[in-house]
Amino acid sequence: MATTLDDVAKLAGVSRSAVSRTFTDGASVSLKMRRKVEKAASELGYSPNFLARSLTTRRTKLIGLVSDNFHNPLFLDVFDQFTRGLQDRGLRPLLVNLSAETDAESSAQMLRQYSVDGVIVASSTLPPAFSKTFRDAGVPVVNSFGRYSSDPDMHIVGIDDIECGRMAAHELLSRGYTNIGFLGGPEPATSTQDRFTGFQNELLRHPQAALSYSFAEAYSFDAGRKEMQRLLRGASHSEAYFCGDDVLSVGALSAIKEAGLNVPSDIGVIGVNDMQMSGWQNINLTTIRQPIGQIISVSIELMVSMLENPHRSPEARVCPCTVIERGTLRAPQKN
Amino acid sequence: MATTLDDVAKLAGVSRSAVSRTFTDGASVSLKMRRKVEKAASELGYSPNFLARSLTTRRTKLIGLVSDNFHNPLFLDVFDQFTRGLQDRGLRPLLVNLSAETDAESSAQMLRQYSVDGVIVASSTLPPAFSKTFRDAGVPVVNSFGRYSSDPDMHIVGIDDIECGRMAAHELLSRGYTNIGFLGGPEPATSTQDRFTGFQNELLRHPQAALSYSFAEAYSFDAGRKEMQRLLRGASHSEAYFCGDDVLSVGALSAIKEAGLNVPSDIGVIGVNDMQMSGWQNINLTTIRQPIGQIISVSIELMVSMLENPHRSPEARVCPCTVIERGTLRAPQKN
DNA sequence: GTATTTTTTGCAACCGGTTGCAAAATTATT
DNA sequence: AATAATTTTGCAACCGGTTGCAAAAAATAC
Repeated sequence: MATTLDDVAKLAGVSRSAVSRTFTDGASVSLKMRRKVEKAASELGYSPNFLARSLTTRRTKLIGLVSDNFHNPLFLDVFDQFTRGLQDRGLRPLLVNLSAETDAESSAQMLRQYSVDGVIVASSTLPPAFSKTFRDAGVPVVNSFGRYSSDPDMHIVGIDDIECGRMAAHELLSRGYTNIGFLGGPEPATSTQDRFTGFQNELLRHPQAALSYSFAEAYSFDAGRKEMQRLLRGASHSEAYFCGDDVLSVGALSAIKEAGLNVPSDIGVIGVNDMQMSGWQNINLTTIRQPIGQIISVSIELMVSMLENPHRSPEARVCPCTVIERGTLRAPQKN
Repeated sequence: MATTLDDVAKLAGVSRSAVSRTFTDGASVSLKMRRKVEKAASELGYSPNFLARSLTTRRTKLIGLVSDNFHNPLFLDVFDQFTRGLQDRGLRPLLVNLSAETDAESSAQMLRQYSVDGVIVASSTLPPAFSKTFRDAGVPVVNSFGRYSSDPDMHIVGIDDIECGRMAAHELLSRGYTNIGFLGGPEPATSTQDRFTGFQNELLRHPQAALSYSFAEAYSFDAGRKEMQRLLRGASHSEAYFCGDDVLSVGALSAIKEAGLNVPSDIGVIGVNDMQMSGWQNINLTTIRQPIGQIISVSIELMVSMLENPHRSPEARVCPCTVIERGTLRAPQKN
């Protein structure tokens, strides 16, 4: 059906190797030969079959892009930027949706069967074991949005969640809140744990501040809303909350408004992520921005460098978060 | 590096064909042989290389998933469902982000170079020419979210935008609005055109209703907000608006609230899509649901059937929209 | 113009599988 | 037990490319 190397060689009246060489850069071909081959090739509309090529070159330029997070709006941007970034470098994302039902082990095997050159795991919730499967099989892997470690056993790019928690606490304290709440994401998630640790540590340095905490069931609108409703029904609620992420925050905001309370005059809220929507004027959420653009470009950079040197030793790269001031916390207090 | 067919054959003391056959279903292998091979294979951790296999079988099980819509929140669900659906059938999505900068022609060529078994174009804005490239190259293609045609020249799955416009008009009329506005998406988009056509046609049947219309610059929050601000600054605005889509609607709602007006008592709004967020209680948008689950499963079904019979003649499948009643239109009027 | 060096080209083997065909082994028939 | 029918197996060619090597051609040196 499709035209092959042989067709072109025959038409141009040259050897197979000759046409192969005109299509592999760095190969030795005379100008005259190249012209001849290119003419025949364009006449037949030929372009080389990557898969056949990969058999000998051992490079597919396929990158497994694995995620289990297809519900957080933030991830639409993540996919957008990952796919663009990979494409720009001539790499092709093979998307794997590791939702609850799909078996991690078989997905890993499948990626190996497709001989992917590398794997990017974009998730803060997938267990490290999954990524390690590839590392152990000698496939370059980088874990984006993974948990920071000072002694990483594989490449990790992400934020420092402890620092992130600390920043949130600092921000709330600087605005004079003293009765402070932590409305975390799912309790078992390491991101939740780390953010809580940082948050708590910072508050402990300020004895005037009182901390209460609870956890939502998921990183979702409904969970945030439900948990905030529960808190508001209680005897007393905090003056301000650090919420697990932005979707959770929006859920919480919805509960607050519905209870007839005002933000930020009655209750303050600060989130994490800075998804698109958080900047919309009708939401206008003060939040801690996760620099996803940077995380992604660093991840890709790291991947590219591993493709050249697969035994590069594991690195953890931390990207800095920044507070984005909008309308859900009261103004900083002078003191 | 990786273990191959030969390794297994050698260890098991059988021919290469024997091991190949144990891994291709439908092949003739005795039980004894199969056991022997499987033992050797599992000992070496062997599994066949799909790419090498594809060379002879001419099936890669790779499906190009092409989109240019990485900003509409609706599409996160779309990707989620497409990837799951394809995975469930043993197919692998090769994601292509056809954003403004990337060249459609070269993306098409790349998909051919990877010998994808088929291409799903998930976009209502990509020109049909792109899809036709594949059809002409003999690659099965289905255009999801494409424009309905009664005489399609390729497979199309989507909604009937004209009917959608008609439904919106009907809905507004049934609630007694007479001064009605169309706040469309980008004017050149066929979806905008069709929805407007349907909307207008229905209104023409009700001479008591007055129609005014305008178009936003994009399907985005900002564009919706900006256009609604402009409308509200004008001498008089309509009683209710049919907005191009949900994000646009949310932008419009934001402008309305900011102007101190109330929804639905001062202005009504109805959108299209029913993205997740539209159901959030703090948005609570009345909208016309686009049945994306159905669109996707039909698309995949169609793709699978084309893989078996590539010359299946083109079909346009229309999935029905439904009105989702929430809080941005006033109650139906009895008459 | 010949000898030497460098570049270009083709041959043939290989990448990791599959598959048509004929021989070998098994099972069924008489 | 001998023969026929069926199933299983291995051989070898092929899928569409790449690449080491040696021969051929071109360029350079003398």
